[in-house]
Amino acid sequence: MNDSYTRTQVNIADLCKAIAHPARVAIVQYLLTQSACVCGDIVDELPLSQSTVSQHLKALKKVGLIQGTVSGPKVCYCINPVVWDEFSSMITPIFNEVETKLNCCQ
Amino acid sequence: MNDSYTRTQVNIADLCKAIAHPARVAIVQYLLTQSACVCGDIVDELPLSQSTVSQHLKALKKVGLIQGTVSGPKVCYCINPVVWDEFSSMITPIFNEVETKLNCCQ
DNA sequence: ATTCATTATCGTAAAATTACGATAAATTTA
DNA sequence: TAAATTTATCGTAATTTTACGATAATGAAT
Repeated sequence: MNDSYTRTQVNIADLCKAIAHPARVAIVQYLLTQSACVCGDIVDELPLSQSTVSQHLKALKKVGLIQGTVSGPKVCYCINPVVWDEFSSMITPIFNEVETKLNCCQ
Repeated sequence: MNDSYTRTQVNIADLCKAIAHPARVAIVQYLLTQSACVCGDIVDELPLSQSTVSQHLKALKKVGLIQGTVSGPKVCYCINPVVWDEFSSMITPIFNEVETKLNCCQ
């Protein structure tokens, strides 16, 4: 059907789009500071309403970068290392390739 | 002024947003295959109109990931390794941090 | 059984993104 | 000088994103 772009191109774009908002970067960074799976108080960390934070969490969850587990009335969000590793292995080759490039336009 | 997010959070978000479209990923990958600074024919590589490609190039140039140099009636676009390196040094610590994490929600 | 706390979803408005054709601007070529 | 080539910008429409308050849904505690 949609063979305009490669699967990798679409995957990279989707993952980058998921991180393409300061609030979602902040969420990821916050989750990385938590040794246990403390969640919910993400709302207190951000200058946004509860419903907006919920939307951002949904965007991160949609691509799998984070994971949500219901525990009672609360939901525990955490980083999903598997998808981050996939992301890393798609973007790192680009970083490496770029390093071999000279800045050809002076 | 805007102290809601750190400069790093905003920078990461802006850079990711610039890559958050399959066409722009394709442009970057195409530029990486060119040893010389061949440009312009990027339009032929993509299933998009000339004006749309120009818009995508503008988005990448805006954050500095690529660079455009006028040479006659043509414009030469190329990767800017400096900004890519900055991007790498902001996102790599996150990859590294993630690797130390277990998938706490089973 | 009610109330409280937590989170997702709905409805909605404003802003941004994406795409195109048409056109302008700049330079080369004839 | 005139015509052709290349690229950016303008105008515009459709879609998506972002944000909020209100509300629903779930489970805990009283």
